Amino acid sequence: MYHSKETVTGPTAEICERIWLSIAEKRLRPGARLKEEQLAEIFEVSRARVRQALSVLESDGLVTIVPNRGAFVAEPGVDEARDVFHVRKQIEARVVERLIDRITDAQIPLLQAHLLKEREADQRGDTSATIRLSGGFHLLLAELAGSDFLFGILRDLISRSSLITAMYRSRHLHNCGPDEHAALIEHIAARDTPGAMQIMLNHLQHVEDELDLTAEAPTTRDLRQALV
Amino acid sequence: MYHSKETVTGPTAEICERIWLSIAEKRLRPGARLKEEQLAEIFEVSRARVRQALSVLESDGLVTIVPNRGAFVAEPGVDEARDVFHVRKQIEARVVERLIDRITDAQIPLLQAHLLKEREADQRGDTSATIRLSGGFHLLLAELAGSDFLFGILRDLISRSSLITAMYRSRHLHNCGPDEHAALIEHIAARDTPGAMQIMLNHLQHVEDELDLTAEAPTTRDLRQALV
DNA sequence: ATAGACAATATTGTCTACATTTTTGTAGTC
DNA sequence: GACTACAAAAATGTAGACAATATTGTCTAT
Repeated sequence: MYHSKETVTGPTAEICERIWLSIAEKRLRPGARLKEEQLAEIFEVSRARVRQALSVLESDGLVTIVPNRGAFVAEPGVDEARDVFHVRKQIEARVVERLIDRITDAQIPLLQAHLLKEREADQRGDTSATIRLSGGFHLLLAELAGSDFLFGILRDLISRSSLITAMYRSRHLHNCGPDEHAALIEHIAARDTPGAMQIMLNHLQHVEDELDLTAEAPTTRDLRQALV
Repeated sequence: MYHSKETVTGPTAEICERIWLSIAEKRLRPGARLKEEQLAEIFEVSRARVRQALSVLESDGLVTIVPNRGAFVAEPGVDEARDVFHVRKQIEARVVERLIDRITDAQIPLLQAHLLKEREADQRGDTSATIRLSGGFHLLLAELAGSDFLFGILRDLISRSSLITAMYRSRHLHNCGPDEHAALIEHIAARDTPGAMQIMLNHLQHVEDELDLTAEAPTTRDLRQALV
């Protein structure tokens, strides 16, 4: 469910995409070192392009860059995870609020069409597409809410949520079930703002509850902090 | 009032700073072209570094980069300006709410100390410092609210607000008067959440009201849109 | 005289080679 | 035997050169 800025385009976006996929599929573990030359060889591109991609991924919170040390897969701690979900609830509540103020009846089918895609991907067992489309639903809400800024914030939040989900999910990824999305659409169509907001908050809480945030922080890079 | 990410450091940050100052002081008008080689010569750095800086400024919404065309000082339209202030009200309301939940009595003096700096800069007529410190006050609130993510959002919002203020302010920049900050601190210290939130909303509304957002959109770069 | 094609110029995009910094390995000395 | 200092290796940071692209100017044919 990686959604890069539309301004990021071409080969750079593809590299971001592939690194993100590796993270989402847990082939790259949090804290893993990302050597530039190694990546350049793997993707058969120049090191300069790898640096660009890493810079983009850093601004999305997916990798951490330490000057003169290199890039690492980000390791969002439990605190950061809770922070992201806390802010997400606040932001998405505002999105729903604003969306219901602005959405026209003619736009409702857009939501239903997206939901259909989610269901199809879910039924044919395409996990990757399911994850992507689940995030896309939330982004579609933000887009229809008509605030470019809220949209940008949510894009960032969803990127980070995805990494957090990949890191902390306890077992089966029942994440972002389409059923809750369907209920949300109904309340939006009925212009039921309090109801829709409550469903959204419950929905996000469910996603958060499926995470194992009681686990100790992942192995940190800072040995000093880890060993003292 | 430019506040770059702490991850942006060294010479790159300095270039961002200088470009931002030129924009804030209206030496660079919205839509102005920023040629890379020209900037490299002016700042006596390599073009690669200029590109880095422009990339950072783009992510802060201060410049627009068009592929194969170059970089331009951003031209936030009236709609975007209203969007930024709308979201800012939402975000800063949440910041105040959360801040009062978390702030300790020992931290109140931090706010007062910052306010003192604002007053000093204001009294000695240091406009540049006044603008910077006004934004810094809002960022300090976000920092003490204890959410890194909210802090990052607000940093971005304030950057854009600054450009918008520079573009649309009607006459005298009575922007972000320290008096309203002082009243806010009092209500925070008294743990008066509704009162503090109301002051914050009024405060932001005052800033917005001083802008001339009735003016037609600034001269656009897109001639087709401008001349048809 | 004007429209279209072509050439020249200017600017951005990309890559490769070099410099700097960090890390790792080794030898020397107390 | 262990600690320090130094040196070699590896990775990142930087800059300059080259290629691709867009724009502007000019010439020719109708």
